[in-house]
Amino acid sequence: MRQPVEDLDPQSAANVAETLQALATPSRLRILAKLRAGPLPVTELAEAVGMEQSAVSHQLRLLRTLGLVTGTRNGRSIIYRLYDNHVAQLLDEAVYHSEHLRLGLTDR
Amino acid sequence: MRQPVEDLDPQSAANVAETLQALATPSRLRILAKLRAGPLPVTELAEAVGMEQSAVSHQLRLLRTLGLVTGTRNGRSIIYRLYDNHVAQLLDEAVYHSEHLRLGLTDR
DNA sequence: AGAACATATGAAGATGTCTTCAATTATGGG
DNA sequence: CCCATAATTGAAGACATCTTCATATGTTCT
Repeated sequence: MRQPVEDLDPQSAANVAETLQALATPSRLRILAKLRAGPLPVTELAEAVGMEQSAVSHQLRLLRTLGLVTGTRNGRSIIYRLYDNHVAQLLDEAVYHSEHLRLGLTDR
Repeated sequence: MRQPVEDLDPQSAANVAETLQALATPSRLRILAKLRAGPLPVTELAEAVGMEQSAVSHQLRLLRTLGLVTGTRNGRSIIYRLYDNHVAQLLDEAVYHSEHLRLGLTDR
């Protein structure tokens, strides 16, 4: 069990919000989900999620800046992967709870 | 331990993104954090987080629509509370992982 | 019913976000 | 060295989001 959030000062709230923002678009969620399954170079990622390569690259920059993913060059390509297990867990938990909340929405 | 996210079709991604969007602004995070500590009427909430009543009300509508909070009228006021424990957990976990990710960011 | 309090709502403006297009940088092979 | 491939970058447009201000709705009390 996690420590309950007692309060959230404006600064912390801003930090958390910034990180969560990274998980708050379909495109980035799909990118992260793919990376959750294993490292991928940008081109393959783009193909896998059905986005333009440039769009993926822009989103990867955001995710990199926020520390959610890392890219390491390998020859011509750059292999992206989730930064660490916290990202994977956060993703799993977000999906899990979202699904449950959505269930609650339908039967009301 | 949670079920790993294997893949995320566009529709599911959109659903999850919509829910996470609700946690992706400082103002809503602070509102939710306050409610995590206990139910509150709008005015007190507004005061507690230092926002205008109208702004809080607008955000509460969003949170209500997404099923994260519920409001029950009690006399003149309407008491808001988190919808269920999934919301509380999601909030806790989001804060927890965000903090850890931010730590990883600084020492690089 | 009228006054006062609590909340919701709508419209509008400022700001932010996402994608696309075009151009640029980086790497490896012939 | 030049070409093809891989990825990044910047600018711009379309669109969404958040707050504010003004107004409306609902509730209680006298």
